[in-house]
Amino acid sequence: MNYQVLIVDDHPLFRAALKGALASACTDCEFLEADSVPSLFDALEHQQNIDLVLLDLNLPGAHGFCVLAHLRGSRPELPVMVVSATDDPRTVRHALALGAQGFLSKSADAATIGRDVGAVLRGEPVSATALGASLEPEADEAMLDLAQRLAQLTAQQFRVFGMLCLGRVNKNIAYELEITEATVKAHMTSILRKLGAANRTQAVLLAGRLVLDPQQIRPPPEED
Amino acid sequence: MNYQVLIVDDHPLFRAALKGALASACTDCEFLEADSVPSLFDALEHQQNIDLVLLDLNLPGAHGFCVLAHLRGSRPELPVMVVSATDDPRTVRHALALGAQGFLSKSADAATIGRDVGAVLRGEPVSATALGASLEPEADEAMLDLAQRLAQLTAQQFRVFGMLCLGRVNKNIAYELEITEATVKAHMTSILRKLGAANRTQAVLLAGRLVLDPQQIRPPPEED
DNA sequence: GCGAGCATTCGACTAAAGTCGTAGACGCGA
DNA sequence: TCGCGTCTACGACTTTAGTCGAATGCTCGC
Repeated sequence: MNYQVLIVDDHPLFRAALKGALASACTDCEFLEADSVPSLFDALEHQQNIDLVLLDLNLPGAHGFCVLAHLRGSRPELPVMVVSATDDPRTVRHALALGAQGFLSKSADAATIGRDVGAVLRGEPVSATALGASLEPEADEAMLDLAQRLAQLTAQQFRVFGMLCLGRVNKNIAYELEITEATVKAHMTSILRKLGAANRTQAVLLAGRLVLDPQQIRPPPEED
Repeated sequence: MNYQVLIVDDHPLFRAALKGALASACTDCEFLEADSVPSLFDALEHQQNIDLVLLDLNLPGAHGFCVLAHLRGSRPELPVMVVSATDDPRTVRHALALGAQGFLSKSADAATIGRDVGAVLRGEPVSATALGASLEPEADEAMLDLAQRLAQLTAQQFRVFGMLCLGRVNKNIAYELEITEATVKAHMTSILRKLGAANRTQAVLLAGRLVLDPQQIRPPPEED
């Protein structure tokens, strides 16, 4: 068997380190790389046989959970393992609540990383408690609801959404995606509908909940 | 001596409970109440002799830290104690980093609350470590910078900002504040300048940092 | 093949956001 | 009392955002 593993991280050095850590444990793996959310989606579109995504939560754009939520929702058959420098129980729990197949701490040693990735590739289920995550489902309900909405976005819409979460204006987004501003606006209308937001500001506020301290999540804003 | 203490919390029952807890410890205190950010500012404008503000972090609008940052920056001589249901070290540390004079856990007993409030009223300094907060200044630098920007806002501008962080549109804000939409826009222009944001979406993203998990705070977004 | 449904794209139009200049009210120091 | 600065407020104008309808292409099932 031959696995294709997509490594998503903005630091070239870390991508190399991750490949090195996995080289011994996954001799039958082929590694692809992506350094941003757009390149992640490009890879997923052009490469059909990807078996596992290793996703850095701290990608530029700072909405790593949004990316995870969208990936898991739009392509449930594609396993995603979260890689993060911060490995406190809350972060781990959120990642698993959003459907991540595993959690790799950047401070872990190569043997641990290789073992965990190998387990996921073989289809072995992850143990949440083994990762130090005490599940508190009620606190994650709002997140899951939001994740389901995010999953409704198409790939192109999610690219637009990502740049929206960076505070870009439509003209800028259009330039980056090499489409017309009119097209961006059309996507934006659809995004707002799917997320249940009245305007882009509310959409950003909704996205902010996915990176919030869960204990600070408030009931949904009254729409008027 | 006679102290005036302003209790800011949206739950009438809790305000009453807080008054009850303080009644024995602060027999010479007069209590004022506010149930929202606007009423907080109204009280501060019309009452000149307030000696202490007890501020609930979870006020409607969910940007309790923004309120604290603005209060401490715009009126440094006015002591503020933070009241919060969540009392994890990170929350405590943020509150103290933003200049709070103390931290009251909602799960604390009346004797403790009375003792701590009395100490602050007598001008005794708070001990950060006693509150279980290990100070990590480097992680709070971004917050302090943001707090300084927030403090530049005038009272009316901060009211507008608060409603902006709720996702309201200018027309709605104008109606709530009983001013013209043109005036709201003028305030908005000034707010964006002071916060260093290009539009309201970026302003909301900046505000979001004050409620973020500090470990997820990223370098400032590249302005283009 | 062929129509249904969806993603993507865009132009035209309306609504909202943001800028600029201006004016009155207020406090504060010369 | 007279500036001087600041907060607040507003109208006119430009820019940006968002909606609607429509065209293209693509996949999937019949």
